[in-house]
Amino acid sequence: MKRKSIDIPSCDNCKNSKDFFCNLSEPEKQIISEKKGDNFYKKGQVIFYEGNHANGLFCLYDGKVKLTKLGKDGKEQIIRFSKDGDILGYRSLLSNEPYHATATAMEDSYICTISKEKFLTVIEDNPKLSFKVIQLLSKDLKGAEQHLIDVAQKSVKERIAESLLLLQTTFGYLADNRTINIQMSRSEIADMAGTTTESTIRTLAQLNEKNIIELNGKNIVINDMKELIKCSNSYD
Amino acid sequence: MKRKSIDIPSCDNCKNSKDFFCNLSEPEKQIISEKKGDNFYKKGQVIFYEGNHANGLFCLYDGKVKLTKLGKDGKEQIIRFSKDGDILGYRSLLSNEPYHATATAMEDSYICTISKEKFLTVIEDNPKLSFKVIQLLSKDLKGAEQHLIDVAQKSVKERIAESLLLLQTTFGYLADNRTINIQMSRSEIADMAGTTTESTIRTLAQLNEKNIIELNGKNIVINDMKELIKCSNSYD
DNA sequence: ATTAAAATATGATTCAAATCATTTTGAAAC
DNA sequence: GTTTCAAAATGATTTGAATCATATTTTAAT
Repeated sequence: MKRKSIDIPSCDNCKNSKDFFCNLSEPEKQIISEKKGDNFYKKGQVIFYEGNHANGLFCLYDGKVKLTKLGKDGKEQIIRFSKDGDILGYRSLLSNEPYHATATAMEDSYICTISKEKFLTVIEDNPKLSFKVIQLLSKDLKGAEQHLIDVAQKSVKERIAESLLLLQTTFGYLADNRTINIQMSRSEIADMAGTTTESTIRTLAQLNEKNIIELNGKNIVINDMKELIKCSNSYD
Repeated sequence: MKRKSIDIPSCDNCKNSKDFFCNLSEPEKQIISEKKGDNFYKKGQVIFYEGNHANGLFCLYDGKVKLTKLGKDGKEQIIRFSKDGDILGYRSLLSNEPYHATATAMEDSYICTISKEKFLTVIEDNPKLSFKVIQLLSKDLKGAEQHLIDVAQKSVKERIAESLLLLQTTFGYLADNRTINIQMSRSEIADMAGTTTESTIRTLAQLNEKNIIELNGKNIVINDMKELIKCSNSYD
C-alpha cells in the first residue's frame, strides 16, 4: 500500500484552528504541536476500537469519521460523526476509561494525535479549554438525547429522513449545493437510523420515487428540503 | 395545601456534601449557601419545564426526580433520573440555553436552588468544579448512548428488564434489600423503556409469572437478579 | 479483463408490538 | 363512606418492520 504523503501543518497554522484549540496560547499550541503525530487513515480503516486503552487524543484535520458502539448480537450503532476540526477520544482521556466507541474513517482522513499527558497538562491550567470541553460534551449529549427520542418514538421513514437531515447538517453539500457531502452505504445509514438494511433501501427508494431525494449510487441529492423535513416529523 | 416544613442545612452541613460540591472551599460554600433557596416539591410537581429560561441551578437534597423530554405527538421520554446529591439544570446554565428537559418530582422532594450568577461565578475560578462538571456530563452522555443502543436494538422485554435494573442501580433497594426503592406507574416505566403502557404491563406480568420479579402494586421486588440480567441481554 | 465478495434491490412471509376496545381496580377528592 | 377519574389489566386485531430468500449490481482484488 502506497502511503499518502502527510503534510499536516502545525497547530498555529492549522485550517481548523478556530475550532477546539482556538483558545490556546502560543506556548500551549507549541506544547501540543511539538510532538503531535501526523496520521493518514484510508477509508474504512479504524482509528481506535471501543474498549481499548485510551492513550491519546485525536484531532481530525481533514476527513470524516463515524463513531460506533457495539450493541446486541454484535450489531453496530452509529452514535455520532466527526468532521474537520473535531476531536476524538477526549471523553475517555478525561474519565480515564477505555475508548467508549470505535472510530472509523468514512473517507481518506488526516488525523493528528496528541499524547494523553500533553493534553491533560494543557487542560489542567486552561479554564477556557475546560469550558470548551464542557461545550463539546454538552453538544454531544444533546445530540444523543435527541437521537434516543427519535429511535424510541419515530417510524422508520421518519428516522431515515432525520438521518439524511443530520448528514446534511453535519457535512454540508457538495459544490452543487444539493448533494449531501458524504457517501454512505445503505447498511451504514441503517446503523444510524436503528433499522435494517432492507428497510433503509426501501425507504430511500420511496423518497426517491416521490422525488424528495434523488439517488445516484451512494450520492444522495436533496430535491425538496421542505418535504424531507416534513417526512422527518421534526419541529425545531 | 399544607406546606411541609423545610429544614435543609447549609452546604457545609449537607448530607450530600461529598457529591458535586465536594471540592468547594469554605468561602465558596458560603457564597453558594448564603442565598440558596430551600424548596419543597410534592410528588408529581414540576421543578422546571423543557424550553423555559434557565435561571438557576437545582441541587437535590432529598427525593427523586425524573427528567423527561417531549417527543413526537407530545409523547414523553424519560432520559434520566436524579437522586440525592445530584444537580439539575447545570447544562443549560453553562450553554446559556433554555432547560433541555422537564424535571418532575417522583416523590416528595427537597431541592435547593442556586442562582445562575453565583454558580457561574464559583465555577469560573474553580478548575476542580469544572472537572466535576465534565465528569457529570461524561456520565450522562455514556448513559444516553447506552440507552440509545438499547432502544434501537433490544426487544421490549429486554428493555423492560434493563429499565428495572437501571432503577435498582440508581435508587437501590428498600430496607428489605429486594424491593426497588422507587415507585413508578406502568406508564412511566413505558416512557423509560420506549414502549407503550400495555406492553409494559404485559411484560411485567410475564416476569412476575416466571417469578423473576414480584409485583406488589407499584412496588417491584427482584426475586432473581441473575435471571433478570439474563432477560436484559446485558453484558458488562 | 476476470472473479469473488459485498452491496443493493425486491418479493414473500412472519412476528413483535402497537393499537383498539373493554373491564376491573386503585387512588384521590369530597 | 361515596364518587369520579386514572391506572391497570386483558383480549382481539392490525400493522409496521424485521426476517428470510433470491436475484442483480457494484466493488475490490488479482
